[in-house]
Amino acid sequence: MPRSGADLALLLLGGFRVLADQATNELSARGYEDVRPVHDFALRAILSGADSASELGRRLSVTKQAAAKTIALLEERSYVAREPDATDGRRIRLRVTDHGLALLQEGEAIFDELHAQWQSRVGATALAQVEETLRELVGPSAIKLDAPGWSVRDL
Amino acid sequence: MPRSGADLALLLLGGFRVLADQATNELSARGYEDVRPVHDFALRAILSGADSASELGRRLSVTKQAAAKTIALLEERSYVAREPDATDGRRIRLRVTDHGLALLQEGEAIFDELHAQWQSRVGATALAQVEETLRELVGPSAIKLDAPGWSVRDL
DNA sequence: CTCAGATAGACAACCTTGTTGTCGAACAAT
DNA sequence: ATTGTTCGACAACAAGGTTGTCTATCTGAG
Repeated sequence: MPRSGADLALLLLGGFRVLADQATNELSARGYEDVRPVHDFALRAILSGADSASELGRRLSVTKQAAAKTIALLEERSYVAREPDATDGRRIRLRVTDHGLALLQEGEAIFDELHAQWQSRVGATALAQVEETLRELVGPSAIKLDAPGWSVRDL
Repeated sequence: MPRSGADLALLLLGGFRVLADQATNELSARGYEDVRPVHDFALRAILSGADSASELGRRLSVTKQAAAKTIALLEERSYVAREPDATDGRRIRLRVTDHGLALLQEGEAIFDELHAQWQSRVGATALAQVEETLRELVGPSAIKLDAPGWSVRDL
């Protein structure tokens, strides 16, 4: 088996996909059939203050148009509501509905369960080391990933 | 910051994206402006025996149509050549060109450099533990590289 | 040898998640 | 009041995936 540097990238992607796929399946099994982790993350961003399309776009490092599409989908499925802003005629404020809050709770529970499963497979210590190392490696960079045309040589 | 189970998924995705983005930038800087890691991985699969569209699709866990699109792109950029099979009139065999081989070499070198950078940041031992743990968790069934279209820069 | 079934690849239509570019309406500030 | 910025909307498009359908070709059972 080739131990090339690319293996690490594949392992990271594979790990994410395993978690995301299982979470999606679990959400589907619990009645949230047309939702994926990306929607969960968008809801969390809205809940934590990104209550307009433009702001959500900035928060997720995508264009406001892309954010608006996600919002349209979330609204169509009743996870968020859009209400005109009384003090700013341009803005349409976003509010996470009860349905959306329930989804967030469910998603968090599922990720916690998956986390616990992984702990039981490789041990809490090993998994904590993985998290700690990754946090050190990607934590600072992930925050800096704000620009869409991101070009950095992070040495 | 909540240490929820979802953090692990974000760390894995973030790690992949950091590596993939840097690799893409480096490839671009070295003259391969029109490729991304997914093309590198596809080339590698072709080189290791997936020398037809259908087989490549199976190898990458995507439909043969999706594989054909990737192949069309790789052919357009002269990384692979398509040649009719003498013994099977249906098949069109894939061959990685010299240009493709050069890209593969460059890609491998870049990933190795990134790997070395990470080693120097957190230590070879810690990074090896990350790889070992992930390999155990993700297993051999991990070579599915579809669209990393997830934009999940949460906080 | 023949013919039913499997396989390879092509084509078309569509989905998803992004991107630019443009626009009118509403705000802000000089 | 005019100029500039921001918000949200609309349109066009790209990349990468999906189904579904089609022809040509191979293969194996009778």
